[in-house]
Amino acid sequence: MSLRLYDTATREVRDFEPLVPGEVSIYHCGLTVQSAPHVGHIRKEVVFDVLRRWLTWHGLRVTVIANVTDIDDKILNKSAEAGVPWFAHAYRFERELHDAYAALGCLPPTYEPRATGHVPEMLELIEVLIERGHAYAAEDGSGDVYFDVRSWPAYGVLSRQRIEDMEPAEDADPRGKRDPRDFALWKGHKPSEPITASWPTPWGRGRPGWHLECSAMAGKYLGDEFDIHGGGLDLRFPHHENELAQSTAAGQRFARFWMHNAWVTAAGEKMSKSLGNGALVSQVVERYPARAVRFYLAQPHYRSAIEFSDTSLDEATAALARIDSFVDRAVELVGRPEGSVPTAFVTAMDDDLGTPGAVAVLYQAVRDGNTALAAGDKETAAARLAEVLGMLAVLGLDAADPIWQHGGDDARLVTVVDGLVGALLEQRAAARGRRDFAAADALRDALNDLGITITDTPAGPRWSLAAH
RNA sequence: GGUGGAGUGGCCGAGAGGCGAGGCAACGGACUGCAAAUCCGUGUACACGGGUUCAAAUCCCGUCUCCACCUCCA
Repeated sequence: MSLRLYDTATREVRDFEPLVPGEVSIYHCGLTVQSAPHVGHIRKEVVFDVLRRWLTWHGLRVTVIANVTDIDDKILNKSAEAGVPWFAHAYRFERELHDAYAALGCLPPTYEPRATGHVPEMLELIEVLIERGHAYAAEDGSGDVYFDVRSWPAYGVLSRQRIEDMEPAEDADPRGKRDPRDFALWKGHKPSEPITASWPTPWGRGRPGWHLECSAMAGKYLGDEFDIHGGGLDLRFPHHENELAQSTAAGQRFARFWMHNAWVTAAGEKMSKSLGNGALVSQVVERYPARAVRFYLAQPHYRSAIEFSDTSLDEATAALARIDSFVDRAVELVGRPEGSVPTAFVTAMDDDLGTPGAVAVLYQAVRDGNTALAAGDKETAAARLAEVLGMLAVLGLDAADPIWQHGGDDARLVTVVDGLVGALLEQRAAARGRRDFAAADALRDALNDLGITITDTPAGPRWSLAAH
């Protein structure tokens, strides 16, 4: 296989060969469903969706597991503030997350396990870690269970930090810990928390620790070893370091590649819930076409930070509109061919998902296709169209894909508007026929003011909606 | 303090020793009644100071600035 991927663990781009020939297993950390997803969150979904589509293009059977963390401190706090049960709060934002996936054309994961549904698996893992001497129940009776960092010399390999250099958590309660850097596998129930947010264990009632749940779910659905573990770069430490420690200390091999996407910035700073600078997906999609938002997220390299701004979205919208315009005109002329993918695109994508280079190939095909259309060269136009459609499909941007068809009203509206605009265009044609250009231009201007762009072609006038 | 990343033309954004990725914008041209769309053309870009080399945005040394992780974070 020609694909090469960057592995955060080894810090190099290396050949990717799946563990099981013909199949790929991917785990990526989903969201803690504590609030509505913003553009930064959804970038991860788009990045791994493109990866998945590319692997599928390679003929591999892809299994994607993405967890939902539906219990944690913030969910408990926020739901208490809002006066709703914690599980209702979590479920509400889980649905919002799914809406955001769908809005941006991300295929649903193969399976999306919830933390609360995997308590037995977590307890099993804890038992193994205790048996092996890598975990211990807090001696202060809190019900917490900690991972013993000092017992695992490999701790720190993923983020290349030495334990001595790590800052211990300042506000962490050190009472029950042997070392301040030890992290919670399981959190004992506190009287202030709802009893529904706790499960019985040999160490008393409690709830899952964030790090442990991913180890337990990855192990359950993908086995002791799997191909790719993904997530945002900010999860590298401590979350992924801890996952790696837990699973390997329990005797598993765990992930073969670690892939981390960079963040989305706003005014140069990382978009994050805590900074409050996150642009909600639901709001962005109201201001820009959803496909343009996806295009904006998919075009830059996944390991580069990208700036979120109206300018960026405007550009993506304009660029995609040009691509769409070619597709529309070409399809009208030659029909819809089967998609194909040029070798230059394959080369770019195989090099650690080089989407910027791949998109450059896409633009080239559009330009060549436009030239062919202008020259009336149907054969070349059809060939370039096939390539453009093939590349758009890989990027999840094919406008004809059912993922972009939301509801049935739009199609009927288009028919109605097409009829109305068509009637006006007939009047304009009549005016032009008698060389009454003032009247003709007045009609065109009126349509322009409504956001309808008129384009005269050899086959007659066409109309399209301005991007926004 | 520790560990990483980044500074590229008006803007966005690739590349990582030698032929100026690509997009958006702008300007000129072709086409058009005029436009729009499309195509063609137009830019002495690589934070700063040294160094290595026939050749440096790319390698080395130093400096400055910004960002991130080490606490919940995609």
